[in-house]
Amino acid sequence: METKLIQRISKVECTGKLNALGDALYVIGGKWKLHVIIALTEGNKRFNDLQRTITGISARVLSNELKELELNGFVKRIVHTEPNVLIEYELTPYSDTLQPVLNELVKWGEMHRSKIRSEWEPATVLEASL
Amino acid sequence: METKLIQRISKVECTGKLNALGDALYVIGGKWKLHVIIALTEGNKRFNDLQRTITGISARVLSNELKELELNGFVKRIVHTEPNVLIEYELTPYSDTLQPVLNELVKWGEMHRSKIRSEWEPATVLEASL
DNA sequence: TATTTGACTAACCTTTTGTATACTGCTTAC
DNA sequence: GTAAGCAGTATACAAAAGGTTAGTCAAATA
Repeated sequence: METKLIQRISKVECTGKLNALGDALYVIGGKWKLHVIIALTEGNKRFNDLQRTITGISARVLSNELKELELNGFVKRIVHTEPNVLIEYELTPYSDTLQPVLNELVKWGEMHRSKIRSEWEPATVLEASL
Repeated sequence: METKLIQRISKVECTGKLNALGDALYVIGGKWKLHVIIALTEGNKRFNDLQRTITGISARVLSNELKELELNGFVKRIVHTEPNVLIEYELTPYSDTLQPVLNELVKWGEMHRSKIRSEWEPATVLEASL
């Protein structure tokens, strides 16, 4: 039995799936969520590190994103007090569960991008390659 | 060789993937895109049909969504003149390419939903089930 | 002939999202 | 002791997305 979203299913089932879809799009949506996640894959970072790594993000937005990412279990905020006070953010193992979703999205996005590009101005592309 | 997005890759590669991701999220993002697509899986529909099916969408937004979906190749606008003028919207075969993406998103969304729910107020859930 | 339906568009308003700039309180470096 | 770094918060503003109401023009219906 293969699962197809786009097919005849009951209305309840369908709205359930739509909600799940909405949730998923919500937690990874927005302009910066994925940038933050990806920045943290290089290793734990502190607030100002993150802001420097992610060029263009403001402190306010970064702060909000980190809070939401924490709520959703992707990111952990670690407070060290040992030599001196210091706060780190790290990705949780849970964030790995996004892997298949992100891969599909990237795969489709790349395909779509090249499709759209090949439809528009294919002549120009040929000329440019001369 | 398995493809992992979250791993050590070059900066160029990474921004390429991020762009693709952005594209993908853009074309299926927004409040109504998927509603429209799903409404059309039941069969071709006319403008006012769609507006009735998708409760809550306004004519303005529906019109915009249809235009974007057309631009992205998901939807075709068919103008009949035969018995009388009549306009239909139909899903293209290209829209099927979204299938794997949507499935992953739904799968993850459902998983995440139940995870979040089980973290919050598990006591209440128990009480409620008595 | 008057009303309804279809397929929209236009003008305007509200909400959400993101940006810019400044500021805080604390600690460390020069 | 002044400056700079850390980890943010506060305030104000701009842009984008979405909602509301009304209106168009043509054809079909009552």
